[in-house]
Amino acid sequence: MERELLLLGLLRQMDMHGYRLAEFIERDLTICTDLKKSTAYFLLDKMVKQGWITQHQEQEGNRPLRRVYRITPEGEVQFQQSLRENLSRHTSATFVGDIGLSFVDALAPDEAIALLRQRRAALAEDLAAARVVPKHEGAWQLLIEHRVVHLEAELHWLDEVLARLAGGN
Amino acid sequence: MERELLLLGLLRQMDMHGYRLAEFIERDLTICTDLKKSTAYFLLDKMVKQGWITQHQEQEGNRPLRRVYRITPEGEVQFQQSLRENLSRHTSATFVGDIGLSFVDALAPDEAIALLRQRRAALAEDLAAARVVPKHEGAWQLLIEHRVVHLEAELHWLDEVLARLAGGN
DNA sequence: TTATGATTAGTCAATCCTGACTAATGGAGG
DNA sequence: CCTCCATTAGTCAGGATTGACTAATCATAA
Repeated sequence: MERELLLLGLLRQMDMHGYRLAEFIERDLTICTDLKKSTAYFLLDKMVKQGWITQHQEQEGNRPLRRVYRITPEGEVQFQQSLRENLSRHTSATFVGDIGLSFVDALAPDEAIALLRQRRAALAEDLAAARVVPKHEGAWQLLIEHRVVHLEAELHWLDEVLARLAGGN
Repeated sequence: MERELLLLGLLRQMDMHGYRLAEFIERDLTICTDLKKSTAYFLLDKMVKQGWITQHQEQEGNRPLRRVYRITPEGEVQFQQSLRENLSRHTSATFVGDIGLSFVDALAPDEAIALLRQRRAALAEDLAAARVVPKHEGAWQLLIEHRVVHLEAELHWLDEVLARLAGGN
């Protein structure tokens, strides 16, 4: 339900057409989801069928037709429910990078260290980028700080891993 | 490719039948993946078709037939490649819990705090469980420590969020 | 002996997700 | 004024994922 919660929450703030919605999610909401454009359209269609949102055509100048979505009262009920559910539960993140790490013994220590140093560089770059994001208003600021906190913890941990590999297991 | 890497890496350590593989992943590898049993079978079939693994029937006593999988030389090549790829790249985790948090303003502060305290309790419980896991040999120990480090960071951050909400934004 | 329930092993239809595509417009440069 | 290319908006076939199911065996306990 999380993806639907996200779409409902955004539509709750203002009516939006699919493309704008998807673009915003893909560009600015990578912290909490990896929803793609075509998935967004799929979910929006589904929510129309469920009566959580309505859809109407709109045209601006000669630009292509847009499908603009608006949340319904039933959608608002669903939003309230999903929001409470989401806030009260803890869902632990999964770390795909740990899959490789769990087989690190398959490689010579030197090569493993070299590869993990590349990972470290990429991580450090992400962290630098996250630190530079300008202050936002309200709850969005929390997400930005969350990202920084998380990336810092990752960096420290990865350094610890590297130190341990360098020191022979 | 990460799910395939995981399956190849496990089969590389020993031949295994689908059920055992899936059970192990679902019980012990929640840190790095959320692969389900039926998905495991799907991927194993696909890898058989690709020639990365072979499959043969086996029967123990009167127990139902098992499909036992074994990695091939081509599978080993694929494993080596995916492993290097995985170790060298950084893939940031996504936090579904942040979706709700981004709409926390939709609720009265008191209710938001109450809900997030439930989340905190669940998180603290997960952390306590992670701390209690006995020491493992080799790289698996790294994953356990990663989980603890991550959950600790989450707990601190959530306390900070709660403090800020309690103090009026 | 014979319910009862837990464990083992795998299947499948329904749903979800996405990469690659179409197709139109606006603007910059020649 | 014409070509080229980035941007906007959305579509779709095909692959990925899973919840709910079957069906056999084993344990155990009445």
